[in-house]
Parts: sequence; structure tokens; C-alpha cells
Amino acid sequence: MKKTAKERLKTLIEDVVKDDPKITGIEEKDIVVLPTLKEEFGEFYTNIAFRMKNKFPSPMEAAEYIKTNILKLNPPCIKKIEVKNGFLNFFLSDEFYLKLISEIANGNTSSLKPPPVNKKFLIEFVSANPTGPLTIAHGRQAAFGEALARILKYAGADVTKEYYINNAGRQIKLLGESLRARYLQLKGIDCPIPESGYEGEYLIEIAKKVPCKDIDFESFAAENILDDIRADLKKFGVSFDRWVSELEFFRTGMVDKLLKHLEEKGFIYSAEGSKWFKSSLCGDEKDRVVVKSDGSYTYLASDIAYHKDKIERGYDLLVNIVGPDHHGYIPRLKAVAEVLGFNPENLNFIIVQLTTLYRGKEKLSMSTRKGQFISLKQLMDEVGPDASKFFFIFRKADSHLDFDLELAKKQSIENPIYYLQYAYVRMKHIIEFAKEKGMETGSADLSLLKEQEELSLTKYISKFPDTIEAVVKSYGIHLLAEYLLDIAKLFHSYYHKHRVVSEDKKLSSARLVLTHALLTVFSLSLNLLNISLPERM
RNA sequence: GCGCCUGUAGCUCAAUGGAUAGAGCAUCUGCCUUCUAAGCAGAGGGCUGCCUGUUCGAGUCAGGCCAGGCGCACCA
Repeated sequence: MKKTAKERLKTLIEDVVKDDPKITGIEEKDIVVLPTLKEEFGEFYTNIAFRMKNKFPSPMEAAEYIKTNILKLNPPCIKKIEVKNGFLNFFLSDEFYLKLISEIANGNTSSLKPPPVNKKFLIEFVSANPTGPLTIAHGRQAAFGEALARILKYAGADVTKEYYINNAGRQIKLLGESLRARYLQLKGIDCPIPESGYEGEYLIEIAKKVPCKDIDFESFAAENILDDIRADLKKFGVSFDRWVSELEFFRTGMVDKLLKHLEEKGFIYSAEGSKWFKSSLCGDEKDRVVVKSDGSYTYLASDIAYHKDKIERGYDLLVNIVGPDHHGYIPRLKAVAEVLGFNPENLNFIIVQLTTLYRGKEKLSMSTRKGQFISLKQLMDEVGPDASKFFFIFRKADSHLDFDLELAKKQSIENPIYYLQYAYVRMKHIIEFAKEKGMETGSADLSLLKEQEELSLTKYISKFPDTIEAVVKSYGIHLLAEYLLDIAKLFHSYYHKHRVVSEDKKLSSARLVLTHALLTVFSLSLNLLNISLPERM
């Protein structure tokens, strides 16, 4: 695997620092190289001089010392190093950049890869109960999970996407009773929906499909709803490697077996007519019921079995993407992990906050009970899957999201998804236009790319792997979306200031190479974000 | 009452403990004979909710307040 520019710089610093008696107390983790936010500071910087203040009179002098020693090695990728305010700022050589875009434009994208993530991930997400249609909250989780999985995979991780179907328990029982009531109502028999049952109209539609009164209403309802959920997700462009059924953990006896085992080990005890899991031993505020006094199981009981199953399948990291209504559930699952011998730190929860829908200024209040809610399907029908996905992911997961339906439909600069797509179409169009004119890029002289915008764009391309790395580290998908918007802005600006295809054949060729490289980064990024691109606009 | 999340420009939001806190929208001013103006250039706009710490350095970390959202089941 090819080293990124950042890694190369890090190695250089390590080499200089490692065996120098004047420099002590610096460990590998102290050597941090980061992309800069401003061009005046070069492309990367390190703050290592601040870590060495005891050995040198000032960070400035430490920085100068390191700078001198790095330059002695005469590294080819560095144009210059500047010491400013104690920071070492690295400016990479033109050759490095020109080689980079030349490779990318020619289809060799190895330099766009981040340092490999050699880990096995299991990402569980959506996992909505099959008791009703997917909501926009599920939509945001779905968009997030799919994009995260794609980015992790791109970074080299082994990723499994999983949907856990809660098709057992009280809610499903209520669902079955609600469907039965709807069915009987259709037959003219007065039968009320049970208390706190499901009153949504979708059950009437399903009731129409019920063949006779002797069916298993629970599984009939759940299966029908699950079919809709699958169809919605498919339309949304979200797929799963596995669909795991809660019922199976009961059918195979795994739940009973596991609870018994945990009881023998003293993690489960009986009290007040129920059985309790001692989650308070591992950080939960209180113990939790696993077997109710009526002998039925709580959700936690089967979830223990599910997580045991996850752990046994052998993953380095278990990622659960959940809504904010589940946050109280996290400590007990962490306790489950600990009791089952899995490091709770490797059981990660990503809480995707809620979305508030607006239609312009008007806030759409939603209430499932009153049947006033917008489903994911309705959202897709109104603004389209791509715009929906983009709005869902271009904000941090733990930020509440305001989603304006009017804005998402607008075809103007106000709407970032159109801004991106327009940039993409422009790139494609330029390349096609050049092709019609019979332009060639094969023997382009890239040293002709001297404009400030061209250099900025090139540097931005080189930061792609760093962006991916940052996403992997923080699960912050929005960073990639923002990166893309930044490139789009730079490109639009470049487009207006300079012509790619002109009378100057040599210059045109060089600029076409850059455009090709940009297009590659654009397609790749949008693919990772699971957003499709139009051929024309 | 307890827990989680949030609080940054008029609005919606970025910013991995780094340098002068950045974008977009909105407002104002310019720009189409050109590879798509669904676009571009420029201007104004800030006590990062408040207070105390930790640090060479805090929007970021810790503690305490204030405000908003969401949870606190033998539901899932």
C-alpha cells in the first residue's frame, strides 16, 4: 500500500527524532501531522516542537532544529518547511502534486487510499420494528449507516451490514391484535383496536390482503410490513448483508440457554417474581428485567442472545447506530458486552439525532399516534432519494437536523445537492466537449498548471485520503460531504476564471488532466456517500 | 429529580486540544458574444449561552450554572 503524503511526513519526523540524544520523551503518538486549514501554512503541519519544550529554550528553537535535520535528509516530496509560531509547516513539492494528478487522471487511484483499516466491523442499523412504515428518523440512520459502511470498506475494513428484526414480543402481539381488529372491521364486525395498539391506516391495507380468519395475524402483519420496509430501503439505495430475526433466537433455544448460563454465573437473579440482569455491576444505574413476572421475555433477553451471536462471529468492532430514544439502553448493552467477555469500548454506539421537517418556514409537527407523520417513502416521493440522503448526512449525526422540504426541492445554489451535481456535470461536459474537439491528454505537460486555482484544486485532491481517515476516526461522514462542497466551490470558481478547453492545445491538455482527476475524486466521493449523479442537468 | 444530545454570524451549520473561529443562505454591490448564469467575484456581519479551572495553547477537555430537544417501563 502506498503511503499518503501525511504518512511520509510522519515517517520523516520519526526518523529525525528517533535516535537524536537531544530529543527525548517523544513517543510515536506524540508525532502528529495534520492537514492545515489555510494555504499560508502549507499543506501539513506538526506541533511536535511544543512537546519538546523542556529540551529547548523555546518551541521556536526546537522547531528550527527539527527543520534543519529534516532538510538534511533532502526529502523529494518537500518543497519547503517554514517555522511559524512554533509550528512546522510543510509545503509539498510541485513534482509530488503533478505526479499525483497525472496518476489519478490515468486511472491509478492508489494515492487516494487512506492508511488501511485492517479491522472487522459489524454495523447494525435501522433495525426498525416491523410494526409500521419506516420514518424519516430511520431514513437518516439508514443513510448514515450505508455511507459509513461504504467509507470503512473503502478504507480497507471488512464490513458487515446487519438489520435486526424485532419480530417477537409485546409490540408484535399488539400489532397482530390490531390487524385482526382491522380484518374483522372490514368484515363488518365491530372490533376495536386494542389499547395502545396500532391505528395507522397501513394496517387496513394489509387487512384487505388477509385470506381468512385463521391465519397467524402477528406474522402476517410483520411479514407484510417488513416487505414494505425492504422495498423502501431498496429504493433508498440501502442494502444489508444480513437480516437477523429475533424470533430465531427464541426458536433455537439460544435465549433460554444463555439466560441459564448467565444465571449460573451469577449475572442473573430472581426477585419480585421476575428475573433480573445485573447490569449495575458494569456501569448501568440499575439492574434490568429479562424475564417478566408473567414469564415472558423483555427485549433485553433476546438482545443479549443477539450480541452473544455477534461476538461469537468474531468482529473487532461492533457499531450500533440508534436513535436518541435508545440512549438509555446503551449502558445495559455495554454491561452485556462486558459480561460476555467483549471489551465494551469496542461496542460503539452512534446516536443519530432526530430530524425536524420544515416546509419553508412552517415546522411540520409529527405525531405517529395521530397518523400525522411523514414516512421515508413519502419523503423520497417528494424530494427524491439523493436529496434526502444528502441532507441526512451533511450534518453531524449527533446534531439535530432541520430539513426543509422546499429547499431540498429547489434547483438553485441554495440547495447544496444541486450545487454538487452541477459541478459534476460541468466536469463531465468539459471532458466531452474536449473529446469532440479532438483534444488529447496523453502527453500533457502538467507544469503548465500554474494558476493559483489549479494549485489549490490539486492540493485539495491530495487531501482526499486525509478526509477519509478523519471520517474513519470520528465516524463523521459529514466531513466528506463538506470536503466535496469545498472542491465544488473551488471548481466553479476556476471554471469562471479560466477556460479549460481553449486554442492553446498544450495548456488545454494539462487542464483536462486536472479535470479528469477532479472528476475521479468527485465520482468516488459521491459513490461513498451513496449519492448518484445525473449525466446531464 | 436523573441521564444523553445541542447551544458558534440575522438563519442553517463546520472547525481531529493549535495559528487571525470558517462555509452556505439571507442582505448590499458588480459580472452572461465564451466549456451550461442551476454559476462567479466582492462587502458587511462574532464576548463560540454564562462562570471557574486544566494547558505553552480551549469553541473543543473538567467542574458548576442557564436555555432547548430527547429519554428515564416487567415497551422496543
